[in-house]
Amino acid sequence: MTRLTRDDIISSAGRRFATYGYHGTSMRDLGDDLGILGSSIYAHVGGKQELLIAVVDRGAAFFAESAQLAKRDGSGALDTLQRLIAGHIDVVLDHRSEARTYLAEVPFLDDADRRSILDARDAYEDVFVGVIEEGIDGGSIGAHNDARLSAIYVLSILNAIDRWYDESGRLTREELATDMYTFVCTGLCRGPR
Amino acid sequence: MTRLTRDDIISSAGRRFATYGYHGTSMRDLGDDLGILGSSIYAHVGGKQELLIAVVDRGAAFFAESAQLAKRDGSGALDTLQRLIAGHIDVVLDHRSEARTYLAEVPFLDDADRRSILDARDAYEDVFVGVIEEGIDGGSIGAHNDARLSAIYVLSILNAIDRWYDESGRLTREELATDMYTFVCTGLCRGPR
DNA sequence: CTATAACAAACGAACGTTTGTTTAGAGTGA
DNA sequence: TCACTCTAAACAAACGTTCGTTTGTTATAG
Repeated sequence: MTRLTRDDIISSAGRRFATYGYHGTSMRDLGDDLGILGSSIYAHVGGKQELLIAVVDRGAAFFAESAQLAKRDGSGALDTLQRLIAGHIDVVLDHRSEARTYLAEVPFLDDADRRSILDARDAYEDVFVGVIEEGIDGGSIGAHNDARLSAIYVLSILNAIDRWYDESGRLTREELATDMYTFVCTGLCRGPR
Repeated sequence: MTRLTRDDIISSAGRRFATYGYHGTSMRDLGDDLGILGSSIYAHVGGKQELLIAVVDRGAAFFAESAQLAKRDGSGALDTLQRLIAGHIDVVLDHRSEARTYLAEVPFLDDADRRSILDARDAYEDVFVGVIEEGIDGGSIGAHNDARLSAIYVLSILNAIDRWYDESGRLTREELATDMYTFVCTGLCRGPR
């Protein structure tokens, strides 16, 4: 019988929250997953809300890290955008529980915590906006686009992935990233590239 | 003090579910909103789950109706697609509670009810897929596109609207529909039309 | 018209269960 | 010994739901 760490509990909670939602999960459910009593969780964590914050914070950190990487390594607006898309897909699929909880359960935080998460989300969105503005200025992106709206569209597509994508299906993660990037760049009506 | 009807209760429940989620809503909450006791709701409805089904069914019906309208009135693939987009926006904004609950709370239905709702959702998605295939065959949409994936992308953008769009903001609903249609058709990289 | 029966809507109290959380104590490794 | 992890039992509050009863309206028969 190995003892449990705080991280074990946060991971397990993330999985539950992602599947059943925050309100659909009880401390006893979490305990069952871990093989301990629900009350034993209080040896590691202050309470249920604190668990949600921890999971959501993890999710936010993954996205922030991915954005920094794309900005650092990208050469030019479109290349950075492509990296942002691929990185976002990686986060959603590699850290599905945290990402899903981060995307879905923020409304159930109280004001202060929600504010800080929404700020993080805005900062992440701003990276997309910045790259698109850069592309418009440089001519690689059409000037008719509204950078803010376009960023929202791209993020909408990205955030929806975990609701339908099946990693064991016909489409690899790389193919998905390529297809999405093509769609975002050229839309439906014309040929690729 | 006017008496309440079953429809009043479903509408009110929809609003609560949309804001606090199914599990975040108690029968007493619903009663408070309506100015009656939680227990009094059982004079109108069999139980809490039945309320959720009623709300979600309404949402599904709105989307199905919108799709039928677009198919009937649309002339050509791109025109139909434009109508589908505008119609979806109208449903999301005119019936925000039902739409949001329909999109978010389906996992909390039990198997039979969830199955029927997912079928409805698939049928709605198929309308988008069909229109895109029609456009590919007719040449108005590039043959490089995967119809199913493209439909998912478009629906992802549409379904996210209610999470960010503010009707009292700078952007009218019609401008949003136009901008979205342009983005979907031409993407970021080229000029409009 | 009026008396009465029927009805739906709402109340208020209680049910059994589950919730998040607290407390006291036992077991264990450093 | 000490800190940490977990059990076991208990707590008050909130949960969905049921119950018998009261209320106001509507329909009907005299």
